[in-house]
Amino acid sequence: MAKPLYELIKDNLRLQIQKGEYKPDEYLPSENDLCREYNITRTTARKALEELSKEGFIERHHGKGSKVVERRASLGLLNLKGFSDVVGNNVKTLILSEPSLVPWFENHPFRVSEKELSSPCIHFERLRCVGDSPVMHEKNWFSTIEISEFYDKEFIDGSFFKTLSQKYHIEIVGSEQEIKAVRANSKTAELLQIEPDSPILHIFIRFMTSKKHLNIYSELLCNTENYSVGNKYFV
Amino acid sequence: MAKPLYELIKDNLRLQIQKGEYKPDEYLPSENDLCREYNITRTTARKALEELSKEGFIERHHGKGSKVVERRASLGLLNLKGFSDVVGNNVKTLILSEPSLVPWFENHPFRVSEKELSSPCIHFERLRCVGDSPVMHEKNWFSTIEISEFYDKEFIDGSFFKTLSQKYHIEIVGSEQEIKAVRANSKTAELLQIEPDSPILHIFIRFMTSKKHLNIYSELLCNTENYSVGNKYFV
DNA sequence: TAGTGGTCTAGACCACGCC
DNA sequence: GCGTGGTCTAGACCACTAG
Repeated sequence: MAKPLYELIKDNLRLQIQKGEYKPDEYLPSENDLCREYNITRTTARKALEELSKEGFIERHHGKGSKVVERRASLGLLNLKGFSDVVGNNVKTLILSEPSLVPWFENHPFRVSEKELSSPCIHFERLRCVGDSPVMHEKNWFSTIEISEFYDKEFIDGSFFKTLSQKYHIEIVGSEQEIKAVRANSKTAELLQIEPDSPILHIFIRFMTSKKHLNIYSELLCNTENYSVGNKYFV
Repeated sequence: MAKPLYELIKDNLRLQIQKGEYKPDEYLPSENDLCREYNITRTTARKALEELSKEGFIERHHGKGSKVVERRASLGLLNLKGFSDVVGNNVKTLILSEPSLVPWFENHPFRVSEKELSSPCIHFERLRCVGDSPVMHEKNWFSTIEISEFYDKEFIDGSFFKTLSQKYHIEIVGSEQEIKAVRANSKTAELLQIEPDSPILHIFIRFMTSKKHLNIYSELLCNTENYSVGNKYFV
C-alpha cells in the first residue's frame, strides 16, 4: 500500500524540476549522490532516474549524468508543422476569450466523468497564427475539481501546459484524439480568413494529466492549406 | 560492444512470440524459470521481461505471470474509429494493386534515405471499407533493402504488419505523420463514392521498423463523414 | 585517473492470485 | 500454502566522459 521508495525519490526530483530548482541542461545528482542522500542502494536510485527518463523529464548520459530536458510537448499529441520548423519561431497566439467559468458543454466525443461534471468548468479560446495568418482556432475546457483556484489570465511563456506544470505541478501523461476533415462554417472561415466551405481539420482531444480525475478537453479547427498537423511516436 | 545478456534473452523470447511458440493469452516462463534456463539472476530476467512489456509484446501480472498479448496496432498511429468499435468487426479490404516493384516515388513529405533508394521499391494499394462503404484509400511503399524476397501477394489475416512480424520478424517501432484536410479529386471521389471536392483527410505516414534502414511509407485518403480517425497515447 | 551510468550477481522480504 | 511478480540491499566489474 505504501508508496515504494523509488516513487518518493522520483516525486521529490520531479517536483524540484517543476519548481525550477533544476533547470533544463543542468545535471541531477548522480546515482551515488542519491544513494548517500536518501540512504538507499543504487538499484533504487536507478529505478527513480530511469522512470523520470521514461516520463520525459531527464536524459541519461553514460559517463556524464542525468540531464534535465525541456519536456517535449509532442507526447503523441498533434503539433502544427511547417517546412523546417519555421513555425516554432513565428507563432503568435491571440486570446479570444480568457479562462472563465462556463456551463459544462456536451458537444464533445469524449465522455466527461461524473467527478469532473460535479465541479464547475473553465473554458478559454485562442487563435494560433503563423506570422499574420491565423491557422488554428483552439477551444479548451477542464474541470476545477483538482485545481480549484485557477485564476490565471496569462500563461507562463504563453503556454497553458507550462503553467500547469510549474504552478500546479500537473503534467500531461497521455492523450486521445479524434480527427475529421470538414467544411469550414462561416464563423470559422471568418476567423481563419479562408473561404467558407474550405476543407479544414476538426480535431477533438482529451489530454490526460497526472491528476487522475483531471482531463483537458480541446477542440481544434485547423487550416492546413500551408501548414500540416504532425505527430511522432517511438517505442 | 557485445550485446548485454538481457538483450539476448529478450530477443529469444520475442522471436518465440513472433513465431507463435507463445500465443496471445499464454504465459511466458516465470522469472525464476528464466533464471534456471539461462543461468542468470532475477535482475537480468526481469530486465528482459520489463522491456518486452514496454515494447508491447507482453503484460506483466502480479501473482500470475507474463501474458503474451496481441500487439496493439495503435502505436501512436492512426486508426479508423466508429461508434463503439463497430468498425473492427465489419472492415473489408479490397486490394487495388498487389505488392509489386515500382520506380521510387518522390511525392512524399518524408525523405527516403540513400540506403533505401539504392534498392528497388515495393508498392501496393488497398481500399478499406466499412460494410459496403469505402472509407479509406491506402497506398504503401517500402524498400527491398532489408527484405529482399518479399513475394507475398496475400497477407496473414489480411494484415501487412502481422505478415511482417510473423514471417520476417520485423516490428513497427514508431511512426511519424503529417495530416491535412483537402478536397477529394475526381479519382479519389469515385473510389470513396463521395462528391468531388468533399473534404477528406490526407495523411502521410512514415512507419519506423525494428530494421534500422527499413521504413514503410504510406499515404491515406479518408472519408471522415461517418467515421473519424483516432489516436491514443500514454506515457 | 576519478566519476558517471550500464550490466550483473546473490541474496532477502513482501503483496498478489489461486487452489 | 505456494508460486508469481514487485521492491530492495550490498556488493562487483565494465564502458564511457572528462580533466
